[in-house]
Amino acid sequence: MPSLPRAFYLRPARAVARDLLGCILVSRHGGALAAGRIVETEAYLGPEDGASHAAFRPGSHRLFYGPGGIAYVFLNYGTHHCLNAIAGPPGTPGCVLIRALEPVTGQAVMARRRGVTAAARRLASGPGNLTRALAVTLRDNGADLTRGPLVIEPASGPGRPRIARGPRIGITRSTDRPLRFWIADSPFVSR
DNA sequence: TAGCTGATTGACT
DNA sequence: GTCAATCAGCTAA
Repeated sequence: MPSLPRAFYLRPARAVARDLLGCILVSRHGGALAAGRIVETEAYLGPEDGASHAAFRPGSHRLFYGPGGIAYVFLNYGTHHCLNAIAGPPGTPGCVLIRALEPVTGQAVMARRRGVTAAARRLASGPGNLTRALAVTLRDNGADLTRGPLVIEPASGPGRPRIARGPRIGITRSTDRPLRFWIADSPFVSR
């Protein structure tokens, strides 16, 4: 299965966030294969978007303004990593936060990394859980998502999923913008 | 150098 | 529903 082409990411973050739903995120970290279907995303824009790290995390500017298809990983609240895909052509800031996954392959590995025997539906439901299940760390910051140990593959299966849209959650600014997308009938979205 | 903030989670009342 | 854990990178001094 080929990964999504660079061109996929060279579009507005809003469009990338929506089209990423249903795609498969694949991690080969540690020699183990772990993959899941993306069921929840959020779009973050440039400085005009008050919630975007492009506006108040200058250390990340280089990535935000670079070409799409690059991973942006950061640590927040000291304990949790968050995985983003940079979107838009060079010079255009924007990224997509991947919030939740439906485990497809390697559930045993994910469960072991999570330290739980829990049901699959909780393995990657939430940005922090997702990165832990796939062993994504700050080392992946700046990694190429079109080739490497961490890639995203096109959606498989019949038709397009039913997509819901609403305000983003867990943030303290610009909470009124409808930039959060998720698969409407999926039980794997975060709370 | 000290202090602050945050796109979260899980445990507890 | 509330609340602490915990750290990278910025800001102020």
